[in-house]
Amino acid sequence: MGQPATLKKISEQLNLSISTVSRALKNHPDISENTKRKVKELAALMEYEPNAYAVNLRTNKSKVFGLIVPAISNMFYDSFISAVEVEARKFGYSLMILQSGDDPLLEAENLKLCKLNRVDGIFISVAPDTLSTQLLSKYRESGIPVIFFDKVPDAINADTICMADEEAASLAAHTILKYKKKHVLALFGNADLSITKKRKQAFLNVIAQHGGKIKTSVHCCKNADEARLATAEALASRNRPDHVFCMSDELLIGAMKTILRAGLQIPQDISILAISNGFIPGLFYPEITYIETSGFELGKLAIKRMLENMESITAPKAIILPSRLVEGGSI
Amino acid sequence: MGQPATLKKISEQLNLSISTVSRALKNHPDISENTKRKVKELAALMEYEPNAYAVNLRTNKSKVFGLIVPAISNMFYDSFISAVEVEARKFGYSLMILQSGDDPLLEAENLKLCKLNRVDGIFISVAPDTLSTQLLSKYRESGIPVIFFDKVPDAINADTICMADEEAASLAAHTILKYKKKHVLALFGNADLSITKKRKQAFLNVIAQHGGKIKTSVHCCKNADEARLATAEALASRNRPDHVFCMSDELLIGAMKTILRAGLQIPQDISILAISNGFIPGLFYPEITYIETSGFELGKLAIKRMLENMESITAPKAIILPSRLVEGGSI
DNA sequence: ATGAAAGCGCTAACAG
DNA sequence: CTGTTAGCGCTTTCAT
Repeated sequence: MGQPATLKKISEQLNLSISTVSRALKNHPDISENTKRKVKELAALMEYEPNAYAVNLRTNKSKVFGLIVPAISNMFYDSFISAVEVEARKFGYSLMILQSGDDPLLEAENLKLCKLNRVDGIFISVAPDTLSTQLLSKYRESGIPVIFFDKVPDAINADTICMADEEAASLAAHTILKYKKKHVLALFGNADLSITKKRKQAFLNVIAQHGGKIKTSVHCCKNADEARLATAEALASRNRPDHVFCMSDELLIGAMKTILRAGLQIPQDISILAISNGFIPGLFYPEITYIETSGFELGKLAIKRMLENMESITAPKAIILPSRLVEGGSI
Repeated sequence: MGQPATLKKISEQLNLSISTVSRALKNHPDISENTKRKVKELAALMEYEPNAYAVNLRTNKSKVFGLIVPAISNMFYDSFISAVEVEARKFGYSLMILQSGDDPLLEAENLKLCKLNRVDGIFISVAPDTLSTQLLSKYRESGIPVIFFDKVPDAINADTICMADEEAASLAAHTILKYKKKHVLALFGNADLSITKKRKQAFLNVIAQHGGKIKTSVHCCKNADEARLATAEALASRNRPDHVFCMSDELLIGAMKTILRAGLQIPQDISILAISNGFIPGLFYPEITYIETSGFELGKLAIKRMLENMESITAPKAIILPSRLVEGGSI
């Protein structure tokens, strides 16, 4: 391969100036068709590729987006990332992906990395105790669009893209009521997260409005194992629930462990409803009925909004992705 | 934030030359402690960050690795990526992640992107009909280390990091023999991939050596759905298998769909063994017994090897991650 | 239609 | 200990 081709080398070979070569390669109207052809041929032959760093240094555009998530290996984020990557590519952008591990310090460090690499925009799902909201508004002010997704700081005036948390949870509650369940075991996630609060409140509101005909046992579980135990406890009690609701895949996994172990028939012995992107629900038989929250769709919306911002920064917008019921056979 | 600080601005404020400022910031021994202090203070105040593009243009080092996988949202790759990201960060490297979607053309395009962005090294799991092996050896020759992982082109003299494919498959076969199964439905992946060839051959070798007491039906399935159908067909035949072996999670998912639908008891009616990282097997009850292949561990090995290459390029090495049997209750 | 020249921000000889 | 200079590869204004 020798040394990579540069404009200079091409220009020397052709006895042209660097600028002419540059223009020819860009189809500048000033350049004659003849020279364009010659230049392009030689460029192809020499496998010329513009040096992104020189371009960026000159233009102050990197054609790279930063994307910060708590963790890549997570059923939700990986589909989000996947979607963003595919769409970004169509417009010539690449992705620099960083993990914060839910650590505010790491998150701040990631943000610095983004700045260092002069990313053209940032997608971020913030850590629980984020320190970075100030930093992020600075970026925004200095012309780097920031799109918050999924986990969004409270009360922020910025572009945000979220699932319809309340809507999903009330849809879940309504669905459960429709099927005339008597006793629901409702499993929610980490009680400190705003997503948990929102979903729980919306869910319980609907149940409460319906009057007292349905009994509800609520648990907040930090992980799959706690969900497994909570379910086991509920099944062992004299007043066994006839339905389990799980606000996330993780909880569903835990609950299913117990239910399968107990040898219960779904939905005859116990029915199930989850909020999920559909992957885990599809693994079981019958497939679990779920309220869809698609990282993929969210990703598409996020990149769309980002590209709008690339054109011109407009007033911040809070976008909410509606959710829908996907019927499996678990209820 | 105004305009970002530069060496020039700092030097003007302090009436020093740009180079002195540059050196001071780097703790160059030539510079007096006094100036160092002054420079550093002002730099901090002005929130100076070196412009990565200028640095890269100068030094021809980007501190970025390219990572190309068929798909990010894949149980195996996401844990691999996660591991690489965490380790790379410790050494000041970031990751540019690209998806090939198993499309050789996209893969080649991704490689170009890597080149364009002057990545310092490339991790790649190649697409089935990769066109890129030549391109990749060129990169290697021109000083960009390439680490192949998981899916590796046949007969290549390069750094490769793989699961112990043969070992895992023969371990699987031995396990199945140990349990005295009579008729095995063996599901393998895309027949064009070397990983499939290796696993299939090793598996069948062990079976063959054992003599003819066990019947084996072999299928190559391109995806979960084909595995589902192949399993359904096998279950419907007069000569129903008493065991299913799946060389990957995807096939396991397909096979399990059919088995659960048929209402078969595991392991009484039919037993199961898979090669997996353990996530999917853990979702079922009884948990599926599997031969472990950890993306996380593989990732750690890959980045370790890459960093060795950053020091100095040495002779290519084929690294193999040993596998082990994890007992569930499915056999 | 083409060229010359300046400069993006930084590093690294070389020269004092 | 500090400054001067050249140049990485490219874009872009201003000439011609």
